[in-house]
Amino acid sequence: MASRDTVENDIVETWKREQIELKKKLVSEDCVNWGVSTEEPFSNLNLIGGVDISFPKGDADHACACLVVLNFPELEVVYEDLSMVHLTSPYVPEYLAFREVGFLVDLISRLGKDKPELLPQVILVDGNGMLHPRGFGIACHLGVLTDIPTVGVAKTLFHVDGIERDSYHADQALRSTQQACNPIYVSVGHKIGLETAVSLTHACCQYRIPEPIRQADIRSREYLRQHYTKELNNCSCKMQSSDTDASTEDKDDQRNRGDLVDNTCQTFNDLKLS
DNA sequence: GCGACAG
DNA sequence: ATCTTGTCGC
Repeated sequence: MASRDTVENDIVETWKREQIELKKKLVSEDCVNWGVSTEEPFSNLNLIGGVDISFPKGDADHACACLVVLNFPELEVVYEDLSMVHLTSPYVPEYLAFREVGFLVDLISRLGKDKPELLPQVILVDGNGMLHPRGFGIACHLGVLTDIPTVGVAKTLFHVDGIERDSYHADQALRSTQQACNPIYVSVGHKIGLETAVSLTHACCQYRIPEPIRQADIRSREYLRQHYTKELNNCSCKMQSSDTDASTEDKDDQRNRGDLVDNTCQTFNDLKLS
């Protein structure tokens, strides 16, 4: 009975060693010329990816993983792949990648096999990159495994020792849009510098959540609503107009409209002092 | 001992 | 991650 905790501790110890090992392959600076220093922000950027995983309400073992690729700077979805997956690892803070990253790698491999010409030049990941206790969050993990540049974008701050007092990590709280009061937290994933990661993320923000991640989130949720037919008792004939675009706003963008500006921006200011 | 803790 | 209600605005 008492062995379950012990087993999980052993697994986490294994995971920790693997993070430390994989981190040796991490590259935290720009490796490609994004064409920044010209008049156009990212003149060499054409394809940008986004990944996310959505869960149905009752079931923690199944989820819908989604990869989208958008063109840039139009930010239109040019590729979409959805996949129902079976989760085996639990969610343990600091070890999110061990629960989710495998499915994301699978989606990227499938894209590389089916339409390699659509492989994104950089992928925005829902979760942290180097803003992590060991500097190796899921964005780094995915980047190292796929060798594709990645950026970590978190919606809430992952508390790491030393971040509040001193942002030597040079991670930043970013205000995506003027009307979005809650910041997002951008950190380096792989093969990209922080400055580039931040401006690139900012260039993808039509709402609080950068469009690639936002689209992956919207589409994976929509997929669950349509295909994950759990025995939701009565109302089986509810039709919703599925708006794939501008009418689906970010929750926080809506809620943030008009109130709490001072308080939430306080958080932003606290953390921006890098 | 209790709380905090990306998704 | 997911749930919840109402509210505002186009």
